[in-house]
Amino acid sequence: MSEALEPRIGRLLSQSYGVWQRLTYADLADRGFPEVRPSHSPVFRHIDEGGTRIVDLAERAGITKQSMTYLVRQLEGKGLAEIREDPADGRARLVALTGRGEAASQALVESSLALETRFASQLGNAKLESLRTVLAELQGWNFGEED
Amino acid sequence: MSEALEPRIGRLLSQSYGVWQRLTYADLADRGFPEVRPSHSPVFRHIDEGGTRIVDLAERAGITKQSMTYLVRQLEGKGLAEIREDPADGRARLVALTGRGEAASQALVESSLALETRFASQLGNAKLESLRTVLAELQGWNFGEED
DNA sequence: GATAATAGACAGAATGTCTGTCTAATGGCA
DNA sequence: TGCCATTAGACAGACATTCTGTCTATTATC
Repeated sequence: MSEALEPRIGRLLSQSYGVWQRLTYADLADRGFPEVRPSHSPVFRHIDEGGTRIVDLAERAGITKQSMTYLVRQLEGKGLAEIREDPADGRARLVALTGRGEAASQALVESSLALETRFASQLGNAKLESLRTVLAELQGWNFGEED
Repeated sequence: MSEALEPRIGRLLSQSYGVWQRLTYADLADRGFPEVRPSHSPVFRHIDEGGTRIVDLAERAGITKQSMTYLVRQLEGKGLAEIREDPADGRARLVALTGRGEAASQALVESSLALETRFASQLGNAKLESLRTVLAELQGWNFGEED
């Protein structure tokens, strides 16, 4: 019979996610963006160069319009994003990153890559890539949710 | 130079964690415990047979006493835990699972194992174990936090 | 026995998510 | 071309899960 191995995958995922997130955002803070929170990451991830409507950001991130509005307004308040009228649709507004927002987005990518590099150098590239592969398969189990 | 591979580990961890948690607690609901929430899991994980003090549960889970009190009171309200006086310390109370609480704890383990089995049967035992191994190493990067 | 430490309660706040309802603007079509 | 369903977003409010700060009762130390 299959031996029940410890620890449980759920616990490992939860804790690893926590560790990774903490390290990532601590590094991002060190790079000069302490005001960026993990919850903002779907905005940075899904926003387009010329600006993106709230409803599109929300759909890409798999959250409600209201939740995305909340996040975008936070970024606006921190000077990382700005909201413009959409010339093509009077109902819509376009969310775009400011210069500092772009810098934060770039820094977030750098923090992520730095962490992956650190992981690879400590545990080996093979383990990093195997993690990426297996998690990507697991991600495919996601039914009906995005981001 | 190192190629920047997609997708980022952080994103994968976040989404995989979400998928795993959703599947786990959906299965637990199917087993008759829809009232158990992911946030309760540290309580089930750390509680002892004869009862455990809030402060100990909190420390093991790496959250504040107040947060643990909140979780324990929820479980109490759902009839899954009960709070007794600690005969050895007039300040303290002992949190213990009720019969139904024990059943929920057991069912949660079963849900977790069922999910791991499903993962293993679809992707292979080797991938499951490699995931466990790599995540366990990642978990070791956790400085100063428990659970 | 006085004093410091500990367990927990209570109050309040912050974050990030949700549902429900509303207005304004758009787009399709009769 | 004008009506109506759809869409984008705003506003209000709720909920879940964490936190900090303060307080009381009890225990432990000296």
